[in-house]
Amino acid sequence: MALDKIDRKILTLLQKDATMPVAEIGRKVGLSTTPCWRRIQKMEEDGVIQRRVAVLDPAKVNVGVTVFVSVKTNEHNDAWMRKFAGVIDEFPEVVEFYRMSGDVDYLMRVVVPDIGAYDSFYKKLISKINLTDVSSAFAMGQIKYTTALPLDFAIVVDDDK
Amino acid sequence: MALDKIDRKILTLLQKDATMPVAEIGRKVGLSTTPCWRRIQKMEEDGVIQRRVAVLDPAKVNVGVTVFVSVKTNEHNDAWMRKFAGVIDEFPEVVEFYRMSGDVDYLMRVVVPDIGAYDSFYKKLISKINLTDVSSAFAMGQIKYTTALPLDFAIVVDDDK
DNA sequence: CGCCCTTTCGCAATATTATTGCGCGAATGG
DNA sequence: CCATTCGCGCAATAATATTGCGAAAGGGCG
Repeated sequence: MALDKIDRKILTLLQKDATMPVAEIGRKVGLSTTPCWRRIQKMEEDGVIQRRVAVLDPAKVNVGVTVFVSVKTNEHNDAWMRKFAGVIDEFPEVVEFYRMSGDVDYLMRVVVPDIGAYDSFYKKLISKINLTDVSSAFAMGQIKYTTALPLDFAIVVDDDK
Repeated sequence: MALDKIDRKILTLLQKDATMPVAEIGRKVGLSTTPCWRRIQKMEEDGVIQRRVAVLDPAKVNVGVTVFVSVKTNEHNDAWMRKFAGVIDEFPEVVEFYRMSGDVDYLMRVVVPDIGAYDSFYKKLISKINLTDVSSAFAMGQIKYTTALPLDFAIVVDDDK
């Protein structure tokens, strides 16, 4: 499952633009289309490439506001966590959800059109599950957002090239 | 730029899987391929669909650890913000970056292989720009992560269907 | 109520791109 | 040094995207 320099180049390109024809990718990484295509296939089978998706403009679909919601709880067991996760899954406005170490127990990123919609979300949320301590932080602006992961840390065998 | 029910169905599908053939999308939304294709084109031109990307498995590219970094600063001017943004842009391990209201001024999400790599990142960061107060929170696990935005809030004209 | 205009549709033809089969040469390992 | 394996690239085939064009549906206006 190790990736060589060419694989990483391919991934870099696909993370930017997944519509690029394999032939063009091949040209950019110095490979003909067939081996390039086979590498991509393999990385999909291996699960390195999970999927290809369309990325929308948040403002254009009216969810220009991001809110980070921190949750503290007394319930520190697995069953409760699963329940919480299940509840969150039902909310499409929660786009990220993490279990945290330290001060807060959970952190989620929520996207909504405005403060009012966030309040609706908040009320719906606390009606579905009992939360001890919830704190909301509003983003005034998104300065950077990328789905592209850094490849500098990827496992490598062959790095002479 | 308003979206009707069919448009939203198309977007829902494309947010899940951007490789789906237009013909199949058309079938699922009750349209033949041509009008379906034209709708997709239009949404791309309008910028509703920003781009299509490959989503990688963080663990498979060795960035399984997420850290949220909160920054407080005394510099509350636009020039400094731009400089900060410029610095952050250079770090591929910072995948999200927000200007916040309230307690903290900036919040970023950083992906790294492990704590050690985070420490390296941290040192590099503070060497490039002077930050008053930095606080790091480690995610123990990613419970939910999606690039799909909710479409329930999108502007609609024709919603009889 | 009917007509015209605008919009959106769908079929069929064409162009692009993905995918497969096959043979070649380089690297590997004994 | 030989044999095996691996990755490459060409050329053929299959799938999909894209375009041209005419037909149907909706909407405003006489």
